[in-house]
This record gives sequence, structure tokens and C-alpha cells, in this order.
Amino acid sequence: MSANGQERQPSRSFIEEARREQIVASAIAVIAEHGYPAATMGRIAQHAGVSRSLINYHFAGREDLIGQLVVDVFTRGAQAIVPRVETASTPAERLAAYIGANLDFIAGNRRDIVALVRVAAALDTADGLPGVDPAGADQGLEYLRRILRDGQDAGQFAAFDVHQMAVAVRNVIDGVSTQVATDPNLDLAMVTREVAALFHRATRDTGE
Amino acid sequence: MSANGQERQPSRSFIEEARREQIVASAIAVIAEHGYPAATMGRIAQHAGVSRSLINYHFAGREDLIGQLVVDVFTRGAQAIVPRVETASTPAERLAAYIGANLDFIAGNRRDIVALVRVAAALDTADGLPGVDPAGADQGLEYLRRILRDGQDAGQFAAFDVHQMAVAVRNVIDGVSTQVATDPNLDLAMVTREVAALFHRATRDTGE
Amino acid sequence: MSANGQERQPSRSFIEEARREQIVASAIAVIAEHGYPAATMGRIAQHAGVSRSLINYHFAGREDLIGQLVVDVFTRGAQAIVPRVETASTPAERLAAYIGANLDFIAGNRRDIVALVRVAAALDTADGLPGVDPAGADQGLEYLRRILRDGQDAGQFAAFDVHQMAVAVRNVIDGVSTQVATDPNLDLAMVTREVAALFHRATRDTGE
Amino acid sequence: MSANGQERQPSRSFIEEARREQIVASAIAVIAEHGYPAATMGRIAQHAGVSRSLINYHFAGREDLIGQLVVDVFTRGAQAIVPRVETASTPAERLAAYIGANLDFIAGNRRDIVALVRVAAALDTADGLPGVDPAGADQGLEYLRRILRDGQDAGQFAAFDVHQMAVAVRNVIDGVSTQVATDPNLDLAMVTREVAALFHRATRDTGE
DNA sequence: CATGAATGAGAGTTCATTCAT
DNA sequence: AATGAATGAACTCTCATTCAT
Repeated sequence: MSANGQERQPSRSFIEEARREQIVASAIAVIAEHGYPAATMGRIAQHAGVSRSLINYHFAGREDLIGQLVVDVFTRGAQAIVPRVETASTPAERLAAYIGANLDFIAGNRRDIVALVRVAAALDTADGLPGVDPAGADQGLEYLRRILRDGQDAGQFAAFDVHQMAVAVRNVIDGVSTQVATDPNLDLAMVTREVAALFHRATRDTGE
Repeated sequence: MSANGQERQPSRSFIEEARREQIVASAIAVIAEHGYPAATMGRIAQHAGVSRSLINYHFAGREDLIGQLVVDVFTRGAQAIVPRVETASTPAERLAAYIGANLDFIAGNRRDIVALVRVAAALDTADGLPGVDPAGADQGLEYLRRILRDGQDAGQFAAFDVHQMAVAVRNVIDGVSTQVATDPNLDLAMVTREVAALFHRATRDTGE
Repeated sequence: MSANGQERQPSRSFIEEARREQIVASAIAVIAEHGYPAATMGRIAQHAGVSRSLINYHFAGREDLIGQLVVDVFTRGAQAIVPRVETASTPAERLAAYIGANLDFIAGNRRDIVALVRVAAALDTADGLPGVDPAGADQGLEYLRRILRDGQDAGQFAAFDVHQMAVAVRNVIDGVSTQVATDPNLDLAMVTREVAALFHRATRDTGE
Repeated sequence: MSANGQERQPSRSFIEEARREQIVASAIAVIAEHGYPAATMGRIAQHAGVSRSLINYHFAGREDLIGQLVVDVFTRGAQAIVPRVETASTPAERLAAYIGANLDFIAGNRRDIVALVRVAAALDTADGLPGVDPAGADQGLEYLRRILRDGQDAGQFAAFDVHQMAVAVRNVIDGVSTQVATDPNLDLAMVTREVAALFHRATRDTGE
């Protein structure tokens, strides 16, 4: 029998958990280095130094593995970002914290982010696949929308469409991920300042 | 002897040109409807009502076909956008015109844009593929950078990093393409107003 | 595109028809010689001297190929048997003709029969697969039942259960196929006499 | 060191014997319910509630397990059938007893029989496998042949070929197993009467 | 200009089996 | 006595591409 399965076994052995993480890490590495289409089970296994079968032993299949990868990076991202946002008090500070925390996370997890972006691009391209967005992404967006809505309610932000502004913020952040994928030497500190300033100007209420 | 080839044969017969366009159009349709991974040569051929072999006769291979697709949409986009930008006089108007023209083109060519976005996502992911960006995209960015630089030189725009602002504008615009791919009923007129306003506020010099 | 497909194309090219028959023949040969489980696509292709892909080009998949095999042998069998039964006039003669024609067909098509029997055994073992029986086999049985029923109605046959007798006749005949599969030197002429005599005695009305 | 092996270790511990029977029973259950091809080691282990490895610990391999299954059912069958035949005195009665005992055993052990039939079908199909027949089946047949030969010697049976008649009897009986596998509601009492009557008429000497 | 026939490479998955613990 | 972890072989199928016609 395999160690994975439809029915979640509540407890996974230590060694299994380690292998799963190792394999997910290999998937991230291969995707970041060679691109999503090149991330075949064979290459991932090779990178992990294990047999192809072992991946199918620990995961229900390719889809399951990729799904775990997304959950993995997503979860770590949320854990890094949310606390920082929560420490800020005013909406404007929260927005800046959101942007800063996101870009810091990108800076500290370049490969993971590159992999995530590429997977996301490939997944929402798929025919019938629900991808990861409907649940995860929209939940992330809502978090951002709330910050913006709070700012408008507090009279600190201008009268823009909250959803479109949130989408813009996310697109710019995600775009930085892509930049990172292309240029490994990108000065993320500078980028953070610029992006934060951009949206500071774009959101503040100037009484116009 | 084949009619395609890396080395551009200066003249292509009328019927050949027609076939090429027909096939590119089919590729666009299939990618837009079923996603990039599902866009196999077989399905594209089927949609075009021709044999698979014919695609290989008219194009040097899959890569060539996709490349032509990108060039095709890109070229049409540039032809629609540049003239509108040129009619505007001040940098702020030119920026607004750039955004408006882009989103109008997206609105009027939803399927082409969806296909382009999906291809781009898959391509910059590819291993050794040069993609289409290095040449095309950077050229497009430079056009945008010049608008912004002119605005700063004229003292109308604030002191932001020109490259990062240009990237942000493009990412927001490209993000709209993705939104269009997901939600076919998106109100693009509203989106255009919001995006234009966003970058108007983000770029203007407020003397701060 | 492949030459097979869900939608039956009414006309198949000559060369295609030839290839299909050749591949089916190879499948029969491999199954007869090495058994059904050993009849992988690879071995069938190898026996036919073609590539594995070609089988998938001409057939929709393994299932389709095996299905064609069954239909093929079944059809040839019916064409060999029915006419001979029809020339007989009395039910007893028709029953004898049925048995004789069946065993003659088995004798003349040993390998095909062996393959058919093995496939049938493997198929009706499969979990959800309808196999080939529901349609084909029951239709064959009904043919036999009619002969027996006619004999009873005409007062020539004893009062046995028609269905069970028909099943018995078929099982004995199919058993001979299995014997043939095991012992290639079986004297089928003798077997034919014995089986015919057996069912002659078993069916005739002795007024008991 | 494993507890199984080709070389029979004279004594098997109690617990080991219990495990072996449990596993064989699970194999029977899985084959009867899901068919032979679906009866993988994994599914058998799962049904038995043990690990896959344990099966390989108690048996020399898949082949060994299946072989034990056949021997198991075969042995139980012989133990149920032979005594009943031995109580009968005349050859005709013995033949009837043989048929009746066989069908009764089938009736009382439907699942085991279904599994046995399916395994047999798959096995005599196998490439190099000796199957179980050469030894077991022929021994069973010989038992039947002796009954028939005795009947002819005693002048009670007609002058048919003893081997072919024996084969026919077995095929009809085995065919009933297949019927049982297909139709769980089969009226076996009726079938027993019909089959017994069939071979009574087919074997008796009518002085023709 | 266009096609049908054919191929080879490679993908994901399943399975019986082994081995250290 | 029993297991979890791991493997290697094999299988079916898809796809871009080639070539003779």
C-alpha cells in the first residue's frame, strides 16, 4: 500500500514527512531551474536522488504533488505576511506592510516564488482544472480588499474601486516575482520602496 | 523542399500566406478555448480543418508556429496602440492614452490576448527557449519608459524610478489580460477608468 | 490525427484496412502463443514488425484493438457456421450441423479460437467491463436455443430445459477450444463424432 | 529467513497457518468480487488488513499464493465430492453422484468457485506457468474416466470415447461455475437435475 | 500544395518484490 | 512475526515530427 491516499491519515511518520518535504523541495528546484513543463516526475525524482516510483508512493500522482507544492509555499507565505500586517495600525501602514512583507518573502524565497508563479500560470491555463485560485487566491485578495476598504471607510484613502486596486497591487507584486525569476540580481530593497511609494500615492485621499 | 524556414524567403505566395494566417488563427482559437497545454498540433490542425502535416509544411515546427502567433498578436497590438499614443501631446495624456489603448485593444481582441498571455506564461517558463520577450517585451517597455522619462524631464511627473514604474504599468495591464481570460464579462470600460486614475495619481508631481 | 476514432469514418483506405487486419492477426498470434496477459502492445507491435505507436494510430487503444479482434473472429465464425446449419432440415440434423460446423471452424482456426477463448476469459473477469458476452454470446445462445425449441415442438427432442441444454452444448464446444489450446494434436474428427453422438443421445425423445 | 519456501518445511506454526489461510481467503474474496486482474497484492493485503510485505513473508510470491488458493479450493472440493461418489454402488449412480456432489459443492462455495474459475482461466493462459492442471486436473479427470470405464465394462454404458465423455462432463460442470459467476441467483437445484438427466441419457446403453 | 502512414522519444502510473528494522 | 520504505521493470498512451506520394 502507498503512504498517501484519499483518506487523510491523521498522522504521518517522521521519515515520511521528511521525504514528502524533500520531494516537494525537489519539485520547486526543478520548476524554478528548468520551468514547469520540464518538471517531469523523472526529473524531480532524479533531483531528489530517489526513484520515480517513490514519488508515486508518497503522493497520489503528479497532480497531488503539485498541489502540495502550492499549498506548501502558500502557507509559508501567509505565515510570513499576515503577522507583519497585523502589527501595523493605520490602513496606509497596513498596505505598506502588506507590500513590504510580500516583497520580503519573495526576496527570501525566490525559487519557491518562481515555482509558485509558474505553476499558477500553468494551472489556470488547464482546461477543466480548478487550479488553486478559486479558494486560495480569492481569499488572499479579500484580505487585501479589506485593508483598502478600511482605509476608505476611515477617510484616508481616495475613492477608487477597491477590487481593481487590490488586483493591481497583487499584479504588481506578482510581476516582481516574475522579474525575480528573470533577473536574479534584482535590488529588491529598491523595488520595495518604489512599489510602496507608488501605491501610497495611488491610494491616499488628496481631497480632489 | 519546404516553404518555411529560418532564413526568410523574401516572397511567400498568396495562398501560402493565407494558410499561415489560418493556422495561426486556429492556434489562437484552440489556446484561448482549451488552454496552452491542450493546444497540440493535432487539435490545431483539426480546428483548421487541415492535416497535421500541413502545419509542419508551413512552419518550421511547433516552436515556429507559436512564435509567429506571438509576433502576429504583438504586431497588431502595436499598430493599434502606437498611433493613439502619438496623438496625445503631454506626457500625462500620453500615459493615459497608452493605458487606454492597451485596454481597448484587450477589449477588442479578447481571445488573441488570452492566447498571448497563456503562451507567454508557458514560454518564459521554458528551458532554453529565448521566448519572445528579450527583443519584443523590452522594446515595448522602452517605449513606456520614454513616456515616463519625458514626464519627469518636463517636471510633470514625480521622482519615481522610471523602470519600476514602467514595469508596474505593464504588469497591471497584463493582469487585466489575465482577468479577461478568467472572467469574460469583465467591465473593461470601468477597469480602464480605474487603472488610468491609479497611475495618474501615482505619477503626478505633487511637490512632496 | 489518427485514422481511428469515435466517429466511424465510413470508408477506410485500403492500406489502412490491411494494417488493421495485420495488427489484429498479430494480436491473435501473440495471445495464442504467449497468453493474454503477455499480449502487451509492445509484443503485438514487435510481432507485426511495426512500432508501438502505429497500433495507437490505427486503433483507439488496447481495448479497441482487443474488441476488434473479438468482433473479427466472431464474425468469421458466424459466417462459417450459420450457412451450414441452414442447409439442414430437421432439428436433429441442425443440431448436428451446429456442432460439426463449430468444431470444424475450431479445427480450421485453432489459433484464432484459442485467442478468442482467452480474451473472453480475461474480459468477463474484468471489473466493470461489459465484456463481449451480453450482446454476442447471448445472441449466439439464442440461435442454439431456437434449434432445440424447434426440436421439442416437433416432438423429436425430449423434455429438457432448453436453456440449460444450450449452455451445455456451448460449454462442451468451448471446452474443445480449450483442449485445442492445450493439445495441438487433438484428433478433431473423432471429437466431432463423439460430441455429436453425445448430444444426439442426450436430446432425442425416447418416450421415457 | 522466511517461513515459506519451495522446500516444504515440515512444520508450520499455528499462527503462521492461520495467517496463510486468512490471506488465501482474502485472495478468494478479492478475486470473486473484483476479478482476477484487479486482485493485486495490495488489494489482497488491504482486504486481509495486513501489509503487502506480510504476504511475501508467508508466501514465496504471487504465484505461490495463487497456487495455494487453487490447491485449497481443489482439496476442499475433493473432500466434499469423493465420499459422496463412494457411497453410490452402480456406475450410473456414481456418475449422478459425481455431478450432484460437484454442483452441490459449487452451490455451497460460490465465491471460492468463482475465484477458482477465474484463476484457472488466467493461468492456463500464462506463458511459462505450469498452471495447476497437469497434476490436479488430470487426476480429477482420471477419477471420472474410471467411473465411465467401469460403466462400459459393466455393460451399462454405451460405447462412447471415455476420455471425451469425461471431458464433456467436466466442461459442463465447469460451465455451471461460470454461470454462477455471472448470475448469483441461478437455480442450482434445477441445473443439477438437468445436467444429471443430460448425462444419464448420453451415457446409458440403449442397445443401438 | 497537401496528405496519410509511420516513428521514436518520453510521460505518468501500477505492481510485485526486497530489505532493514 | 510484521512492517514501512524503496525500487525497477513494465505498461499504455500522447505527441511532434518525417517522408513518400
